[in-house]
Amino acid sequence: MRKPSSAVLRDQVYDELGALIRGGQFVPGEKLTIRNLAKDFSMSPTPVREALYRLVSEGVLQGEANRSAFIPLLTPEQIAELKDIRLHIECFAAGRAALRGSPEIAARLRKTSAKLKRARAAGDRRSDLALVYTFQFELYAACDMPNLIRIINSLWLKTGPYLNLLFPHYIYAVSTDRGEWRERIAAGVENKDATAVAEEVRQDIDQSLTYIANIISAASMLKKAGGK
Amino acid sequence: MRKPSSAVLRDQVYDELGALIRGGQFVPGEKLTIRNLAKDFSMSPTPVREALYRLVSEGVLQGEANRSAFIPLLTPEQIAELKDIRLHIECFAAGRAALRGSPEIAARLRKTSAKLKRARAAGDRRSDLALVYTFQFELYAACDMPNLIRIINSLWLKTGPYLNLLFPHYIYAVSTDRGEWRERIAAGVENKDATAVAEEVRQDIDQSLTYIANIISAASMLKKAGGK
DNA sequence: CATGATGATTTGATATATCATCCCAGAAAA
DNA sequence: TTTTCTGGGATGATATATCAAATCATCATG
Repeated sequence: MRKPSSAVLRDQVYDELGALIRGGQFVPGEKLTIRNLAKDFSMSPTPVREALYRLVSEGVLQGEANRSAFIPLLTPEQIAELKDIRLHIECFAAGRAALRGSPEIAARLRKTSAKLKRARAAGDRRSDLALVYTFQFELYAACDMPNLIRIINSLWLKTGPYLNLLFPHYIYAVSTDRGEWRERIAAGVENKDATAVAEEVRQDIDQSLTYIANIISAASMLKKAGGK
Repeated sequence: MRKPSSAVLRDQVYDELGALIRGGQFVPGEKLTIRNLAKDFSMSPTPVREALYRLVSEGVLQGEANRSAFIPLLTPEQIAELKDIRLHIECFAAGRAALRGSPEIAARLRKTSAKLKRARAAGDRRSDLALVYTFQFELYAACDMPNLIRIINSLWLKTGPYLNLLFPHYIYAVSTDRGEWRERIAAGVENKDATAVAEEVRQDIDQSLTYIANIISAASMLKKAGGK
């Protein structure tokens, strides 16, 4: 029961690559070549190249002229930039969403959150990340601001390849530190409590991306020390 | 003395179309066909289609499946959404830029502002709009946040086709209402006064897009009243 | 006069062809 | 052993070919 998402091949490729990227299925630095992907997707290179071009133009992938596109290797500073932007934009979106909240939306969020908990308990990392995405965008969708959603989507794609770094330690720590924070978001959506919802989102973005930036900089220090 | 911007044809097309759109050279509703543009740019349809796809994917152009892309006809509500987003993001960027300001950047802004005044006095609408863009992005560039710049760029493309509506009345009224507000921005960049700079940007976006939304809704009322 | 059918043309999407550049393995030279 | 050179394969960008869907003008029909 899969949605074709679009009859247009290039959009299918974009969507599928996007899901893979958000799900952390690509490792930073990994190269994506047109012909390989075309073979994987069983189509001609044309639609693939268009989808790749779109991702490069959004800054999700990196690609110099006449070279293959690849998942960017972000520095801690670049992660920090993305964190700042995401904090500013997503807290805004979260607040707006809360103001337009409803019991129906809260119910949907709770349902997704329950699914997420099951996937997490089962150790199903792929579903986990997919449901994290679903939850957050079900929230943001309440804003009814398509342009904003598009912007946030693109931002998530940029951090996607690094979300794997949150497993397993950070993911575990969050449940003790912030507990049932998604439930608090659902409650905030019910009560139209913009401040509370925005604050939960703020903490999530701030903590997770700070954690990722720390890991990256620790890794780069180790690499330097290790030499070769 | 023109910069080729990119050796890649699709990027050239994107940049040139972007400049035309930001300069209000297309009228809302106008259709852009691949083959026509390819002829205009003297190239094959391939790079043109890729540039158009990029613009459609950003939401700058509208395009249903298997139909030509066209400049969207925005409703007052959609303008209001763009206004909300631009207010939120660009005030953020303006504040950040001010904090990282310097006399050099202020000098550059003043230079651009002077050029803008000359173009405006001469009634050169195309240069006018181009310099409005230059000024604002010279400001935002001071943030040193490439991802943010990209987002703002895309937002400007979306409002670009409507900037013509600001001429001549609004443009004239601003100079009496807000006077030398670009000079105040330059001064704020010199003093690293984030609040002042953000406030000037806020007023500019708020007033201009409110004005545009009003014109659009007035026009649609007239159309309805006028009948067929 | 309004409406619906129809066929030619336009147009976008995809596949394929072509070309220049890049990349890399392996040979030749230091 | 290391470095430099070189040629073939890989790869991206663009042009072209092909096809299906959409558009439009025309004409027939009510």
